[in-house]
Amino acid sequence: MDDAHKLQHLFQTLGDVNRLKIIKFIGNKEKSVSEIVEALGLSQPLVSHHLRILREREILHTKRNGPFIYYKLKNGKLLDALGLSLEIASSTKSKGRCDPMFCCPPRWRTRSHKKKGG
Amino acid sequence: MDDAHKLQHLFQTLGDVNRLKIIKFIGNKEKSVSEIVEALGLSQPLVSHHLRILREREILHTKRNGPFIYYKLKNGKLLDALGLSLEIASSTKSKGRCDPMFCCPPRWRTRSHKKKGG
DNA sequence: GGCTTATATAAATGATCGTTTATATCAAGA
DNA sequence: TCTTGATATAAACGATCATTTATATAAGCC
Repeated sequence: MDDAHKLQHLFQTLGDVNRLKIIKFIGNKEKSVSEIVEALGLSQPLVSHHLRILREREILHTKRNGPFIYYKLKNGKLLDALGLSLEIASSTKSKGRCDPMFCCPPRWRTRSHKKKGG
Repeated sequence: MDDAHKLQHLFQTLGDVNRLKIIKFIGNKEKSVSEIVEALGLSQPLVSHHLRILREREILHTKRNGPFIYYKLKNGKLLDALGLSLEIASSTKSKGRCDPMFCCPPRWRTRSHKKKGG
């Protein structure tokens, strides 16, 4: 697996709000599933689903304690990476779908580019 | 837009091999569309499609020079973030879809958990 | 104005992914 | 072994997305 594919895999994993919220909530601590469910206001199966993805992709690892399962970040550097990425994400002004520069009314409408009847 | 959504947007943008290859190829330089097409071996419409996304999401910006359009990174920090992210992505051993710990033959098959006829 | 090269857009398609609903496993206690 | 609380899995659905194919715009040259 080359670098680009490794990065793709990581970024696809991180490209979901709920997974990001989970990671942020866990931080450098350990959190049980029910804590996450309550804190984030998501359904328990949904949280379990995302935790499974984060676990399979080795972002988190687990520790069982009685009936509870505690999730923890596997690599503390991830929080640094998120911080740096947030700087970049915040440096963009328009969060919309289209840069104004490319959403202008088409100039060619004012010229004779019509196929027929022009 | 909160931080988590900003990050989601950025990571979704970066969560594609071809876009990552484009970014890596551009690096700190300026590259025209045809240069990218040739270097990456992708179709021209595909490259244009990804460039549009990277442009609309303010990862790249453009400069026209005659018939050529040159693309350039908008924020140099992005390369640093990619470097740090690659460290994290490379620190995971198995790049497969499933952690062995959770792919084991189910224990409950050896016990009497069957609904009927057990 | 036509012709050529460079780049962008649109429609169509197949695949992937997040969420919900329903159900199953797991540990603990009586 | 039954019950209860905690967590995991599965099926189904809708939505999003990457890619291809086909076509349109833009600039430069004659």
